[in-house]
Amino acid sequence: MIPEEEAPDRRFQRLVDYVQQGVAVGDLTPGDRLPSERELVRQFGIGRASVREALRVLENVGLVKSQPRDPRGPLIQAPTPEPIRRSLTILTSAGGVNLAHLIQVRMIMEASANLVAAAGRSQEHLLALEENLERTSERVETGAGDFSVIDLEFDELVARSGGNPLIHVYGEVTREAIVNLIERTIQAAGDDKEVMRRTLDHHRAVYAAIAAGNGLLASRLAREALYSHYSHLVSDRERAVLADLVRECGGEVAT
Amino acid sequence: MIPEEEAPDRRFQRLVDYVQQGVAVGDLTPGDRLPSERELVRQFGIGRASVREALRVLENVGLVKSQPRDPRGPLIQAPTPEPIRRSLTILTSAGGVNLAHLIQVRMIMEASANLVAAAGRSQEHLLALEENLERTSERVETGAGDFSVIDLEFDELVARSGGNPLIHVYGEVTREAIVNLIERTIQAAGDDKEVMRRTLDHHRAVYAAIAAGNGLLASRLAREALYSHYSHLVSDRERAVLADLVRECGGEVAT
DNA sequence: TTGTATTTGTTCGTATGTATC
DNA sequence: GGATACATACGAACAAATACA
Repeated sequence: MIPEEEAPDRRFQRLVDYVQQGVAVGDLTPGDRLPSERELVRQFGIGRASVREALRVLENVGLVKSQPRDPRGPLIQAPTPEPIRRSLTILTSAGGVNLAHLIQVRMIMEASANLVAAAGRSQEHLLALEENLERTSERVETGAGDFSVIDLEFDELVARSGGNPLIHVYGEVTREAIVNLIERTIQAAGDDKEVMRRTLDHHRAVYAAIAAGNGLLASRLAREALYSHYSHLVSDRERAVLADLVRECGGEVAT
Repeated sequence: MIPEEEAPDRRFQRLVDYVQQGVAVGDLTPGDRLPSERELVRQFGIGRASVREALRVLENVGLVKSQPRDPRGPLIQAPTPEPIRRSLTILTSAGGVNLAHLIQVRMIMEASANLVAAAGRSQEHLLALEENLERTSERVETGAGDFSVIDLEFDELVARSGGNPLIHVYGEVTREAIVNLIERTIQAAGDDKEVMRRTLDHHRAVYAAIAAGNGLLASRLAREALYSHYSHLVSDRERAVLADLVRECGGEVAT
């Protein structure tokens, strides 16, 4: 009768919980190894099949990695953004998230990344950005193929400079989801020379703002650029929200 | 010798890929059912253990749900942000994220949530917010215990109003992580009557801004409030970044 | 409503290929 | 080269619980 819920506590769940808890508390740290499968069978009093199901789940979440035939047992892994990326891809490809949502989030995250980068910039990070600009400008001249890779790399370097891993991950995942989505609908947005030149100019302006410690400017630049890049791809109603995001930081909305 | 990599293509992967692909293409839609385990054994030419491992993985990413003993087979589920939430939680709890990082992100996400909520508000959402304000004000009077629950609920309702599931999820995870972290260090920040009253005032102001469609104001309010709430918990250097976030949207930094 | 058949959850025995000593 | 230990994988079997006639 009751629209019933909940998992009827399956055996393998105990092992999953044990490992998750252990990692969260710090009892298990990356590099540690779990006992072998047979040993786990003994310790947890469950069958091999259950142990294996638990290991598959843990592997899927990215917490452990069991090498094919390693007598030393499954390896505890350092957490990576990888599972998030996967889930987000599924979510976008199956309808829960559309392009407008992604652009919204990207404008938000990119702007914030620029802002904190300007606040936390170091000589080392600035050099990496300069080096990227160098390569970008080369590609614009020579017109080589993989421009978008360097393009995205710039954003990632900026996000890394801020030192906030969450901003980094959110931004990275969102960027990736967008290019996945766009490249599927609009085939290759980008070998246009004019577009490349504009992108380079934008990157240079952002770099200057960050180097000068002007986070507010860097943040505004990001939103303006993303707006003029993507706003034509969404509906009027959605575009209005994006415009608000630009104005939120005092930016001008190009018509 | 070689530090070898890669998965040696395990059997169950084929089934996992099949379902993922099917859902992505639209071949399988939520509400559909997969064949029974034994049927899958036949169709894919793999053992039942392998089929079950595949089902556990698919269950883990939220694509299917196999009810305990349902002869009709595993159910294809509508994608939810739940797996992202899980992964994010793991990442924040074990991945070098500190309080300052979390506060940064929360200021960013909360402000954005307010902004898009103001843009996409509906009568229904406004009513839910009003109802929450009602309850909040009751609690302030009577001084009942679980004030923080209703407090957080307000933020969540706002995030939901915007209609962007990503902002919703990111915000929720961040909020959750913060209260976990704070309640562990500072025991219960909140039965202070004065704090509760200020919170209520803040919520009312945000509600008014959203109802009026003034997203820029709502966003600024969020950052200012979070700054005055949390800034004393972080170092001077980190506080400077938070202050920049407030100024980014034209806010005043309370000294 | 009761019964029956089917399916899942689980374990066990066994075979195979591959590292390491 | 051989022995050992391990992970991968299959098939058979049981109990419990559900769906459906």
